[in-house]
Amino acid sequence: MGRSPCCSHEELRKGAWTVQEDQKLIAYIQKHGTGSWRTLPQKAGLQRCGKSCRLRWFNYLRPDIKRGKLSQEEEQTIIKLQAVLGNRWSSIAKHLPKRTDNEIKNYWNSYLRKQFEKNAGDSSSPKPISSDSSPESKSNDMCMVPLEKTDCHEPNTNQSHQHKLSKSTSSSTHLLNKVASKILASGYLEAIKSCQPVVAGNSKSEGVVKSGIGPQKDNIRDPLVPNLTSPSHSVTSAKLLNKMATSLPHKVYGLEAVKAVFSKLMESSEKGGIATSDGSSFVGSDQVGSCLNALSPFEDGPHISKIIDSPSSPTLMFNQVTTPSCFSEDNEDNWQCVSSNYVSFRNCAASGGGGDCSVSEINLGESSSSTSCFLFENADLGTCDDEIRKYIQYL
DNA sequence: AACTTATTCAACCGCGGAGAC
DNA sequence: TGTCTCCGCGGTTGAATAAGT
Repeated sequence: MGRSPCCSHEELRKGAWTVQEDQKLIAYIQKHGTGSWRTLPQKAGLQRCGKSCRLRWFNYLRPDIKRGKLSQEEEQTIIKLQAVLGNRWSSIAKHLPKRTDNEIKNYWNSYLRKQFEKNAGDSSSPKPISSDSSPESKSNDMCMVPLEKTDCHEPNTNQSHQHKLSKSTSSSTHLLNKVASKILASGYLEAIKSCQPVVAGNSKSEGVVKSGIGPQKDNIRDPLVPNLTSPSHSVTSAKLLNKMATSLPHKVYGLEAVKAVFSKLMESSEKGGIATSDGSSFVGSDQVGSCLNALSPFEDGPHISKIIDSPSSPTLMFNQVTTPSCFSEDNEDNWQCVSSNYVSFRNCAASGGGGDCSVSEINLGESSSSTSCFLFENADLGTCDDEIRKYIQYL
């Protein structure tokens, strides 16, 4: 029944690692890669628990670890992300290339937290999220997207890459489906569908909620299901994905915020959007954009400026985008830099096996006041999760 | 120089989610 | 379906070092 025990607890060394132990571990991982931490110590000739080996490798021995004092930029990133994510050190670490969660955690506990305590009186400073889980933070977790490990944090071995891919595949698909099921269960799929007529600019949404939006509003009522009589209103999963992704970065505010966004989209659709030459339309960039920006947890982070709800390439437009580490040139597994500001997606369709999804391009903009453009085509929630994961992580 | 206190950071511990059986 | 293990995460500890007296 079940698996065999992780490691027998007899004769296992504890405490500080010796140089010899380090060398054994490095040599083994260089030859065989990471994975199967349970059996690794035995194979590597180490009298350590696999857990201890893993920790030693990820926090200390990996070749791609940056040591030394954190820069002011990194410090600001930590402060900002801690305010949004709380003590999710591994998630925060993913935004700081070559830094470990342990290092960030230590830095926070030994230095940054004290700074906060010192500046407690300064109301303009961001406030750290306490580690004790308030009911609010617990409920927010319901919609929290785990930011999984990126290539820039993993040793570059085929084995580990395959391992990671298979794991993240199931988890992100699971996650997205979970969110989708929540929306479905709440009847909000119909609300999403109601965005479809926006493209043609002929929607007639009925019973749209006109209430205020945003997390601070607790008077948001459920948007009523619009009158969808035509089967042509079928929503593509690409659209669904974009709608979900639009809401996910605002997950800290919970499902109510998602509902608010959708209801605002519906409200906007009533007004017809802004027609463009190719037959698509901006979905009320003013209303929706300001709505989404209001929900953004980032004071000066990416804000959504507009949505192009084109049938072939639904698009979210962002401004104030900073290029995240996972889009760096280091990650040539998935990204191909065409220029410093323009990135094309590569091998996207292949990753799903079915070739259903492709993110045709991502434009990271041209300047500091840049816009970023995501183009999803024929997305299938079940098959392109690695790309979705990156996309959501970026958000 | 000796002692005390503060700080840093590697490592341990326990928990929970996900998957294996 | 239930039990068990693996893995990853966040909280905490404690040894080593630095700074202060």
